[in-house]
Amino acid sequence: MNQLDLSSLLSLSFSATINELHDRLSDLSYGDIRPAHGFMFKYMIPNGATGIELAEHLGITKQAVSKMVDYLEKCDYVTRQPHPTDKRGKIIVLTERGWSVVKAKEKILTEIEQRWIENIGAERMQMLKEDLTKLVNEANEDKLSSRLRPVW
Amino acid sequence: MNQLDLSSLLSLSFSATINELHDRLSDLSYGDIRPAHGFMFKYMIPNGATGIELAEHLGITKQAVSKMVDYLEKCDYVTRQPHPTDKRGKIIVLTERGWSVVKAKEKILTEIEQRWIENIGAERMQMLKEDLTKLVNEANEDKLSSRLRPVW
DNA sequence: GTAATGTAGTCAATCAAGTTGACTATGTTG
DNA sequence: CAACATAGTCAACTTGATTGACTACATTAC
Repeated sequence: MNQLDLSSLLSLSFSATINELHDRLSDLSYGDIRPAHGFMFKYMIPNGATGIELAEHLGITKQAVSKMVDYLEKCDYVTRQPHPTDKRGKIIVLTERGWSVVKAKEKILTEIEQRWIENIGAERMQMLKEDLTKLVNEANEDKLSSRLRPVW
Repeated sequence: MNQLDLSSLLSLSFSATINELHDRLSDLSYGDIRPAHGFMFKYMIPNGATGIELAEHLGITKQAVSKMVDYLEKCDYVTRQPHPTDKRGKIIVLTERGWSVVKAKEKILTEIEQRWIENIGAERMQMLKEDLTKLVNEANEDKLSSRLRPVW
């Protein structure tokens, strides 16, 4: 596990984080949540979002979003409400259960980050986040953004 | 694009890297390569690997590997050869074209890393890689490894 | 104000990449 | 050599995405 290149390091550290997060969400009875859902939830805070907004945000088609929402509605994480001004549209909002999984996610990620801080130190963690932020921002400028599709 | 949490930063910086890599590989007529293929190639260097080895390495079933190899063989990146000692087995090795895409990948990743170094400085890049390595190693110990499934 | 065009969402069919289960041929062990 | 184990493939299925067609409503141009 030595001498990995940068992209492998990013890939592995990301997978490690996501794996731990979802293992622990499963233990809290949120086993029906998958990685892509988290980023969707985040975009729905605090006032919900339309399907098209979510599709653009996630970089997938509106049809795929519609299916995800079907699933999440069935599992009681979100609900579709009529759009206040546009009778064609709907806004998708978090339910109680949706909010609770978001809270749980934040708590777990904070704990993971805390463990990393114990490992590398708070200053290094600060630098790491700064540097990654710079790189992400640079990439966004280059590419006119929109191609970067995150999970959680 | 401010104040992202650590997992989002890792996700986005990883996607940015992979997207750029694959865009540029497409420009070089390697558009038929997808992210998972790269890590497979890396494991086949220098002497090839059996399907089962690749499956364990990638964390997918041997059947899935077999399909990937069908595809990559059709596209002329790899070829199946008889196993020297086990008549049941085959070893999968890179073709000329396979080697050339691996070389191209390394060149592009080096350039991307170089651009990052110009952005954040060589020392910070060194620290970043060290810190990510620590975190990946720690995660591997915790989890008895094997769940971390990389791409490229 | 209505006709033409555009937009939000859903339905259906398809595709890609993975899964499980069954099978053949070969290898290993008692 | 009989019994079991292993490498690889074939087939059927699942999942999460896609494209294309459609309905209902909104916006714009005349």
